[in-house]
Amino acid sequence: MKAFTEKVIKIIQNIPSGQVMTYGQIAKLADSPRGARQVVRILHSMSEKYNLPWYRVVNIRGEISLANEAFEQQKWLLEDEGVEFISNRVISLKEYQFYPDIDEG
DNA sequence: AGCTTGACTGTGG
DNA sequence: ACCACAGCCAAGC
Repeated sequence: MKAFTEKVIKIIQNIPSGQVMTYGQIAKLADSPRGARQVVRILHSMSEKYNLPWYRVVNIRGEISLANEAFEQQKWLLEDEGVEFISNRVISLKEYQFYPDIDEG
């Protein structure tokens, strides 16, 4: 079993509507504190396959890390779920960051 | 085995 | 706040 990949997928699937997590946070919860870039890789390779809510993942600054059309799509999707933007590409992590239970098992 | 791709993150100026 | 650099890890070829 690919513990890391499986955990990352489950964690992302567990992010509720209107909430977000950061790449590094997801990596850390999947037992790879420096694995933010692997989370990126998984989003690329698995988001379609596993129907992941990829748009609920932002960087540590609360910014959308995508460009152009993908950025706009992510922004639309988040706004649809009630997330308000502080500026063009920034949201408040204090308000919207999700902290899952460790006990979910 | 080495190189490339990835939407990152922390540190220092 | 902004930019540049270094460190990080996994998958595909």
